[in-house]
Amino acid sequence: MTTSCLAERLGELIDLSDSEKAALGSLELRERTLRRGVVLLREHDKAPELFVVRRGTMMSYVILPDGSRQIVRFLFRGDLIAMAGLVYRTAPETVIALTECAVASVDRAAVGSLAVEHPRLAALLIAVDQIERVALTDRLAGLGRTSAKARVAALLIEIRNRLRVVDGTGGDSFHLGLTQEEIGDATGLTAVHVNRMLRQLQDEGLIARDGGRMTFVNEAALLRTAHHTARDSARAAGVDLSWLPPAR
Amino acid sequence: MTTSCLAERLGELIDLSDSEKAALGSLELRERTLRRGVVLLREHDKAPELFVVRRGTMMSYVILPDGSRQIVRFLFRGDLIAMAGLVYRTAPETVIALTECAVASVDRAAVGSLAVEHPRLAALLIAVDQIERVALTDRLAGLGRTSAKARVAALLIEIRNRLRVVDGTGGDSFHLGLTQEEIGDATGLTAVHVNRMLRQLQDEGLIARDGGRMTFVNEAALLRTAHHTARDSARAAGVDLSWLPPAR
DNA sequence: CGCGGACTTGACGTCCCTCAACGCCAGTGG
DNA sequence: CCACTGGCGTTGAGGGACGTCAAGTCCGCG
Repeated sequence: MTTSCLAERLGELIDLSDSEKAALGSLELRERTLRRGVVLLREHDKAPELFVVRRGTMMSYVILPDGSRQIVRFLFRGDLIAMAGLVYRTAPETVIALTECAVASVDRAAVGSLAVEHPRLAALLIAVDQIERVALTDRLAGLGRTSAKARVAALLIEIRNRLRVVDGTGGDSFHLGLTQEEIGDATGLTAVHVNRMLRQLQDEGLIARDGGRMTFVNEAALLRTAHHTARDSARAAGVDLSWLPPAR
Repeated sequence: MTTSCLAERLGELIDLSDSEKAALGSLELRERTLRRGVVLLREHDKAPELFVVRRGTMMSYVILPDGSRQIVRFLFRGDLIAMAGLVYRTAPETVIALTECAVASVDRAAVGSLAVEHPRLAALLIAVDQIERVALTDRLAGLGRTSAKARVAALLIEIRNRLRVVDGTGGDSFHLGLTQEEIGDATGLTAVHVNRMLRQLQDEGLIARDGGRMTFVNEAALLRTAHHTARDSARAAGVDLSWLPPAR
């Protein structure tokens, strides 16, 4: 691995200086590999550690008092895990591996020094937070105001788009590593209803399924039923980082 | 106003140095006052400005393709508005005044220089983002997995708690400056059903209503029906900011 | 006095949940 | 080799929570 995952992620937004790359690289400490299903961090754990995803996909969720689960976020290469651990003494979410994964731990104090040594990177972290906040906002609107079918379609699209960035696979076919129950817990539905919605999307010719494999047959229609709004990320024209201070 | 709103907000987390207070104060530029209902920023606006709320309460929302509205966030004194404007060239949300308000605009480039001059403040901004992310997460779980009654109760509690911090009023009675339609748009319900839930909470003796005035009659029961989980904020024991770099 | 906006309440419809049964498949142990 | 098990997916029937539609009240305001 020539550059660190964080450098790779932030490098999608701007060109990093060599010393910035080095600083990000030295943030990532001990690597740890996880098998599918392993819990990296449990809700209410004391003094949670921070991590970066190096390989594989993970998810985070909360459990409500009645035992139901809400999946909050899916995590891919370069994502920071448990940044809330910077602030709270106790983890707000459980984080678990969906596939074979590798994560690197990040030292809290190192984030502080990073802000001193590389102010531009601190500013970039703020920017990344904003991007994620907007994504959370979109999911909030989906849960509050869209139909079951739209939510399922939106989830499929989101996962596909993120996998595409990570894998670099351009195809419309991908391996959705989620059970229908997990899809339900992410979209606020029951597994049974998720099944019906998938079947409906399939019967309408928007998607095709084969085992764990998922194919977008009519992507335009799928985007429409998901009420998808493209938010150009990365180097796209929609992003403006001209306010960043100079690199160090 | 002796200190700036931002300094006040961040000062709830740690003691700021004089030069930090001064730096935050100089971030806040032209003040602007807004009457109830005035739109400060509209979704899809180009090159949105950044603001801080100085006085009053505001909200932000998005409109979905079918015309329905999802209220994303309520904003109070010291909250940063449209931080997403740091990244995106076009505003992701509409921001509107719920009461008479005053806001101060913030220069994008000044945020960049702040990171250079006062790394600890940049790190604090990251911390504040995390606190808000966790709050958004809680709302997400509420929308996905709780009943209408729980959602309405949770909203009442959230608003009361935030007003309490701002007003310093310790009472259990407060002015909820929202129509039932707005409550519905925040909780993913219709105005009609919000009305029924409020009536039910009232009939069960959890709340009392008088005009726009709202009183918590049985707060413990209200917290329970909202599935409320206290996340100690501010200087509470639940927060750990020992990793911050030294002040400047 | 008329008007519009917010609140209230009832009747009815629908979307999604609940419960239940069944099939498929991968283990796993005999 | 087969029986047994548990997890996941699939489908149907029925019910409940919430939405829709409609009517009426109250209140502030021109």
